[in-house]
Amino acid sequence: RLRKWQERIRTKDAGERNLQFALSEIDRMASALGVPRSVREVASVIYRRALKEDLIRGRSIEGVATSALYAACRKEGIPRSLEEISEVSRVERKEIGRTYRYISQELGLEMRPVDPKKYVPRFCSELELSEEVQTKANEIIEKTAEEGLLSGKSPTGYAAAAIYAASLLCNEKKTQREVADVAQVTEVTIRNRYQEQIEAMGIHG
Amino acid sequence: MTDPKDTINIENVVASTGIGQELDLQSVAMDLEGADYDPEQFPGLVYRTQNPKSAALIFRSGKIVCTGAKSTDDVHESLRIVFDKLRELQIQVNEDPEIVVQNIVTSADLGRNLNLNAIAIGLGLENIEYEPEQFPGLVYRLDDPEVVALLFGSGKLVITGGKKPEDAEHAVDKIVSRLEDLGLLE
DNA sequence: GCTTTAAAAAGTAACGT
DNA sequence: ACGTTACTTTTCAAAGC
Repeated sequence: RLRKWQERIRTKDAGERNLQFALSEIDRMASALGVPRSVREVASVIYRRALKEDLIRGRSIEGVATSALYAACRKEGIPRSLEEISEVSRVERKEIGRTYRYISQELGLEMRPVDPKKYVPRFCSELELSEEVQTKANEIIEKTAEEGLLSGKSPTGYAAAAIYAASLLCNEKKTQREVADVAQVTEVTIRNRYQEQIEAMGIHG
Repeated sequence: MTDPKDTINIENVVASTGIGQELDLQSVAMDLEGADYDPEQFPGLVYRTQNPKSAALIFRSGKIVCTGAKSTDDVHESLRIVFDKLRELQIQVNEDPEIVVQNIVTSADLGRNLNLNAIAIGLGLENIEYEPEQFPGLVYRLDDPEVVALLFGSGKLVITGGKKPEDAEHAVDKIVSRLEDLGLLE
């Protein structure tokens, strides 16, 4: 009987240590990404829900913690791409993506697809582009997405192309390489999205 | 006004069967030309047929999986070839082993572009998976028929998980009427 | 859960030229 | 800036780790 007691305490301690580890990891990654405290709190809530629903079985604590943070960033409207998230996590991108899809489905998070416009302020600020460029980029995204051009395309590549196009239109040109680097997409992707967007906008570039 | 059903094309059929006899895969690998067998990597022996094109996974238990065929007739033809090859190696193979189709992969075309964002909301976020950062297709699981559909911005789609060709037809019908009801087609 | 096999869809990426 | 190859998703069986 005493052994059972000790086992329970041991299990409880282990569980609390795991939770503490997960929360400290979320904190560490959130700091590295520079996201506000509110996002860490949302991530913590998602992680605790996943724990309560026993979704961590067969998965790593780090994977679920990272996915919770990825989901929290999106829910709070300041998304980080899987590429960016994986840079501060020791879990690889593919695993973060599949774990995110799993907890999102199981917890019924009902996540909406990421709006490319959500990336515009951060990417533009990293590129030191003006408010005018941001407004233009948002306009391009808004109009072309309405025409169905966004379907199936990655939000970061879409935003990157619109920012590149806007920088040209506002005479604040950034090269495809510069924009590609901050958005972490290839120049090929920017080129392809850019061509479609300016055509849909009826611009001559 | 092409009926999307008329654009359905079977791309792959997966089936399982068995010869009713245990096999020594090591010796089959030696005698069967073109056989790939690496038990450290995978317990099955891989044998590819050219006409029709398919790949057969042959196991120690005598069970066989055939995949890559473009129709159920091709599956039967491919497996007939595999059975005959084994008989040439003096291996006893049942008369007409039962062949069970396990999965049919189909492609189709709705004929117009799709706004996947609107469809995701329309079908209900809880009923779909759409993560364009990870994959360009929207994943839609149907209950009846029990299949999974991948919808793309081009209007093309993939239906998989069905066991009979009609499953894909029913699935396309349901998807079309669902999208029409939502006003998301055209 | 993983390993292998096949196939389509469309997007993205990483090679080489 | 091309072209090619290859990876992402879904489905399914098999036997073994």
